Amino acid sequence: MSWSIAEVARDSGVTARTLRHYHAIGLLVPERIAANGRRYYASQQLLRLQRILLLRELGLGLDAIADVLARQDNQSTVEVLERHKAWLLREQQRLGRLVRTVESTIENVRSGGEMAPEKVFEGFEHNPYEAEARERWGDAVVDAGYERMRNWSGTDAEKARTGYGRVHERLAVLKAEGAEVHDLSVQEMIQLHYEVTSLFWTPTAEAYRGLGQLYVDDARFTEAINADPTVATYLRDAMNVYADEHLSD
Amino acid sequence: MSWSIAEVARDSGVTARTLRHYHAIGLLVPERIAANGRRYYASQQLLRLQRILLLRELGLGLDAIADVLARQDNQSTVEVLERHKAWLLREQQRLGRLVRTVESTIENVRSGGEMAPEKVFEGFEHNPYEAEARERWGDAVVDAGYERMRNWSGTDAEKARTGYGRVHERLAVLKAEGAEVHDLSVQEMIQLHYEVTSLFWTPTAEAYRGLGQLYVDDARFTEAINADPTVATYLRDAMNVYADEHLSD
DNA sequence: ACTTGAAGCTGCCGCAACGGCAGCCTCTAT
DNA sequence: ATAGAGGCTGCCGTTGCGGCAGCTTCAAGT
Repeated sequence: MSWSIAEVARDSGVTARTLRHYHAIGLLVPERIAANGRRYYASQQLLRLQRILLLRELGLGLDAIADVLARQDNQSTVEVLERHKAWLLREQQRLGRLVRTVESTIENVRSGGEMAPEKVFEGFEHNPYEAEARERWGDAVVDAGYERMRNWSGTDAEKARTGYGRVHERLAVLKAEGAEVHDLSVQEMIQLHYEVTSLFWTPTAEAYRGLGQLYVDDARFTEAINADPTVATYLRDAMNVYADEHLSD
Repeated sequence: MSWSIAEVARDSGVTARTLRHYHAIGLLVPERIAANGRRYYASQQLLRLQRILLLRELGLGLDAIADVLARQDNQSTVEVLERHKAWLLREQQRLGRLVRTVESTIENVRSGGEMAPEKVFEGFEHNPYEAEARERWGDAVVDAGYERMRNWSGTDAEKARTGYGRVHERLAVLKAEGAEVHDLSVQEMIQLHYEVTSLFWTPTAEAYRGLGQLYVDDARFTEAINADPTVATYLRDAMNVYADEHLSD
């Protein structure tokens, strides 16, 4: 008893195209190929196809399926399935993280996507970066920052308004002049940057590095820094050096 | 101020190849292309690249990214992100289902992958299909089946041992003769099949259809039925007719 | 015997997002 | 003048087929 490709297709639910493909890659070779080139499948092939489709439903790739069907012992089949399961779990977790990131991005766009760049560094409260900050460093840090702002002196407020701007301008010049990120002149500006930041909150070494990366990652920060977006990378690298030298983990 | 492709690559962390690709598909066109064909990017492009990379990290496809960047309003950006989030959640759930299926398949292979085909229909207990059955119809049904087996009479046991075999043989003949699945002669055999099955448990219409599909899906069942695997499809179709006509949902 | 429709066949392109060549060109520095 | 670094344009490969085009073959009806 043997079946034509269309019969097998009807019976198994896959298309004839798929069967030809499986033949082409050697996954399911017909029992017999007639002189006119037509494929004929016997019951053996149908059973193999059934196993292929089972494994395919589990999400295995065709080469992994070929692997399982090649070695007949159950032990290695279980191993392949275990590996596959582990992969599925990792993927699932990754998607979960993506969902959370997308959610926080939606929040971000909703609340502050429209904000003008020049307003970026005007403080934390009702600021679109609040969500970002809470996401990155937790509620306690942000709330502590608010508390601190309430106790600012006049010079503190002045420093907060103009401090970052001065840092960015000087850094752009220093970078243009070819200064390395670990040069003293650069690190002095980072020192100022750190002091201004400390008006809001006291970053750990890790958080400070995270802030530097945020400048690079987030277009709104980068735009606010300067006409030259590569200054963000430069700033981040310099902040990393500063964290290495002055902050403890 | 403009940057060469290598500078942009270093600064952004993507490869030059990727930047050329983005140019090729029109996602990120350099500000200027020199007479010698070299690409030069300005700050505007760097900012756009940054947004591209943010969206890419969220798992969006490049065309979706282009879409978001094209329409500048926040409303439609949020819509795209919401759709993307919904997709991520669906994918995550799908992977979760796959994990469970793989787990039950592993169980199945571990416990019964070696079983000889002729032993397939010898009852449920310590049978590799037990896991399958519990997966499909729940513990209550399987446990009730065991209870029922304990009360079998001698003729019941005989019927259980030989009943399925007779059904399969007759069906193969009827199929070869060209009988339709709704023909009386076929449905009489399905009636017997249903009676034998009822020795173990009383399937609802849905469960009976599920059992039919299982014959088609699982190679071990198909092998056990007959040398001709298409009989499984035939049996399933006939069982569906029987369920339609005699069983209520 | 002839025609026609259904089914089969073999390529080849396309998808997503690039990686990795090959082969050639160009710039800068010594 | 030469060398090395960086740039360029194709083109193939990845995964699992779908969807053609263009040709052949088969079974059935007239």
